Amino acid sequence: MNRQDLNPTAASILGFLHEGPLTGWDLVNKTTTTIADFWNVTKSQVYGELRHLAEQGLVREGKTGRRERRPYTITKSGRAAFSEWIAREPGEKTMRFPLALTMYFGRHVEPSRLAAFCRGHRARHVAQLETLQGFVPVLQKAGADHELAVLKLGIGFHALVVNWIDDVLKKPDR
Amino acid sequence: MNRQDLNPTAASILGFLHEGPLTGWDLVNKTTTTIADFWNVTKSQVYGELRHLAEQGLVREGKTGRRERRPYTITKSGRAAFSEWIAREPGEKTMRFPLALTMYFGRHVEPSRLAAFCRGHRARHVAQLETLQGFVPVLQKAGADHELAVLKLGIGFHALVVNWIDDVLKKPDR
DNA sequence: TACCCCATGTAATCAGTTACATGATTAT
DNA sequence: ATAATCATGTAACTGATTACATGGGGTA
Repeated sequence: MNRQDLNPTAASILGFLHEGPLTGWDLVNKTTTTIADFWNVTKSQVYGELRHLAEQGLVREGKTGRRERRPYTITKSGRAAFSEWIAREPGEKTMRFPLALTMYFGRHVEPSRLAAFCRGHRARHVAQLETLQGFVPVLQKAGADHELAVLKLGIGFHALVVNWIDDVLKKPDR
Repeated sequence: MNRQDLNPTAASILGFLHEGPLTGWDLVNKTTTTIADFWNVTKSQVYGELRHLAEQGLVREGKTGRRERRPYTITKSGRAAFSEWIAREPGEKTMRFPLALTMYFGRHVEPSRLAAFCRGHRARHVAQLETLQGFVPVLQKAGADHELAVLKLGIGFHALVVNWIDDVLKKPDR
């Protein structure tokens, strides 16, 4: 199988499977509770990729447990493919931030409405900020340096947005 | 036409056309020099959307100028559709940042290689930071408050990443 | 006259979202 | 019993990238 065609989503699945067998459901949860700020997946994608990875022999489907749980285990060639993938230069970021778009064209929106959008977003970013901050001591105690680094970037991002919104809301037009 | 189906990419095109007629080429350039950090488009998308918007009567195709330039003008119903779109709650951000993924699984990469990836990214973020900073006085003089706000968010983002990388690189493993 | 940048567009493919459809287990 | 949550999966669609293909106009 050609390792070149490992896409980042497949790679993230293989990465998580290094810690032990996981089901599609587990993988979605793992992703949303760890790297969701920088990489998001849907269950459709995950189940599809798992099937695909199994066909390529990079993962092996385990026995169905309770509640139809179908755990997947990474194989030796899965580890090899992952090693190759992660040694390659990571690509550039792409971000889609609709609030920034709305802000850019903000002169076409009622100021009070724009401010309301900002406050709504602010609340969600504050909530995420607090959630992430709760994990800092956990990862510190675990000595999970790399995960901690990513966590800190997430915290930094949410803090940036919160401060930015506060700044925007300071302006005379509410 | 149903305004509900205005997607953010189409909306951004209509937004830019408020300033005057622009070609597909112009629109791609406008996007990449203003909101690229928070919204990216490809020319395929832009030319496709322009055709689509023209079919819906939201833009009007102008006469071909030199070099096959085909400028598009926003119509009255285009303005109306844009107004409706921008008054709607903006959706949540999605970010895909492969460097964060590589960092998260960083224990599987040679530390010196990971550091090299970081340095490469750092250089590009510094460059973008400097470019954006150059626009601050321009937008300030123009009194373009909303555009300036987005610019500042971009500056904040690149600064965040640069500082984050510096922090990561401080660790003993290069 | 040759090269580079401007400029438009299509085709093929890949990635990602949403809606639909189903069923098991646990907690109340 | 019943509701909530766990769990898997498919189908249809929409969005986005990449490669291909073409040609005009300016400048060295």
